Amino acid sequence: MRPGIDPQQLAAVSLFQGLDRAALGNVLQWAATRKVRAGEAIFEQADPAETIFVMVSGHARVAKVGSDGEETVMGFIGPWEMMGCVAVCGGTGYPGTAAAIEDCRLLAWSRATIDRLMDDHPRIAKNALATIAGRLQSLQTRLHELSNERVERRVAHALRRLALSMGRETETGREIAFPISRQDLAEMTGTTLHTVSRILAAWHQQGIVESGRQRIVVRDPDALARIGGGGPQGGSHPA
Amino acid sequence: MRPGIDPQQLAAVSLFQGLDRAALGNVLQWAATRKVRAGEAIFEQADPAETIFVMVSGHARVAKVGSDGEETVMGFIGPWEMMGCVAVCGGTGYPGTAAAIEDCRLLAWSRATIDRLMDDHPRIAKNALATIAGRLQSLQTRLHELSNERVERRVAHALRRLALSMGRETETGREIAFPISRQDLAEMTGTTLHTVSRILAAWHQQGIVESGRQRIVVRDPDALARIGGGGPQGGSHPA
DNA sequence: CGCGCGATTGACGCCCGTCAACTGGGGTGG
DNA sequence: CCACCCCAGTTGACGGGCGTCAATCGCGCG
Repeated sequence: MRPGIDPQQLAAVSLFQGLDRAALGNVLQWAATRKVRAGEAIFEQADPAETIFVMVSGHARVAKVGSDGEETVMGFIGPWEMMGCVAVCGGTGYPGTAAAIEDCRLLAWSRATIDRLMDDHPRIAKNALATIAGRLQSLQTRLHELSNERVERRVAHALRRLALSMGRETETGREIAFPISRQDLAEMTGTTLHTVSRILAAWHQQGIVESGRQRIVVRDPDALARIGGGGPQGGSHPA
Repeated sequence: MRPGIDPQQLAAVSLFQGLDRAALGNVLQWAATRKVRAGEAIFEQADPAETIFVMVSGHARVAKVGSDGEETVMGFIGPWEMMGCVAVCGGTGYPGTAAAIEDCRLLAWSRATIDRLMDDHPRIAKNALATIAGRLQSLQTRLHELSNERVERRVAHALRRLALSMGRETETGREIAFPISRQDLAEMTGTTLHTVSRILAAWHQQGIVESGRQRIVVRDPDALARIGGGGPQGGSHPA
């Protein structure tokens, strides 16, 4: 058994949902552990995908870089979330680069090990299918938003989802549980850090958010849900 | 056996790749056939996903509609391509509405049947995983493009991919093999039909495309690949 | 031949990307 | 312990890309 990790904790990982204690113990036995310091890469875009990771503690940022160096943030990974599963299952390279935001502890399984675990525990294969399907649907939603909504609304939705899924409750509101910059938020929503900065400043005046260096606290998530939905998008002509 | 369909043809479907003749026959025996007239819906967004479809002949358009009625085209489906696989595997509702562009013939399997077929032929489950993973990666690419590229380049890429994957060779170039409007192209790329129309007009002058009512012929796919990559995106200040 | 839907084209101006300059706070080295 | 520095953030000015409105055209079908 791995030091400091209880097999039961693995039940929180979507890939291992519904497995019994013995199976979880088996899964954990085949895991390697890995530590990564803040700022270092966990895997690089286009590397052949040989390893699936589960975050134990810390947070990572997964981003795709284009030919010009522009980055698109595909998502953030928190404790008991998975990385690399799509690439390993699909037999391709990693779709982006994962970098540790804070010091991270990870569990890692090789592709061969995962294949064997899937054979021994068919439930894992079904979980993989459901997990990937869910991720695909949320990507479709993101695509739709990016196509049809204004910047402010996109940022509002992205921030709200972050606060709900990766927020920690504080006395003033839900705080994003890891250091996140304006640039990160911009790369999630297809805009620039300048625009994000202006938007956050406006929200601050309205008392919706509190924010500082790499820190955002959402005071009123419901207000975020309503933003940008007020009027029709077009307001060009006077009469 | 279904009239007019050879089991071997199913080998062209990604879900059934690598199955032997007997297995393909088995798969085909469990299929229902369905015909849909041009313009009719094959499934509706948010309906519980109970059926997987394979297109035999014709083309369909899968689109997600938002609360305001704006649509985003998720993709087009041609012969021997699959629809509904993600929703059925993920146990959710269909992510969009599929409508027949032309008269279509389809094969259909219920969720229960697919589950059983997956148990009998594990290869199908692996194929499903690989197919969904591939689709997810192409969605990630689309998201990246939508975030970082200008309209003209996005349209160029979308049109090029359509011409390559669903084009038919003619004497003047590759023609998109089904009726497609400016609006469709706009909803694929997050822009408006007006902008698409202007872009196609410009390309026509350069001899890159030929186009008419619901018809587009790409004369020079390579030119499309180069479009918009020329200069830096920012050209605002004089000195 | 008439009707309707898809396409075209011009005018206008807003959203937001781009450039530029400045501020401030926290970590590091002396 | 202080000073420096660098990185993240802020804010103003500017203008271009493209969304929006409006009007007209024309192919194809009934």
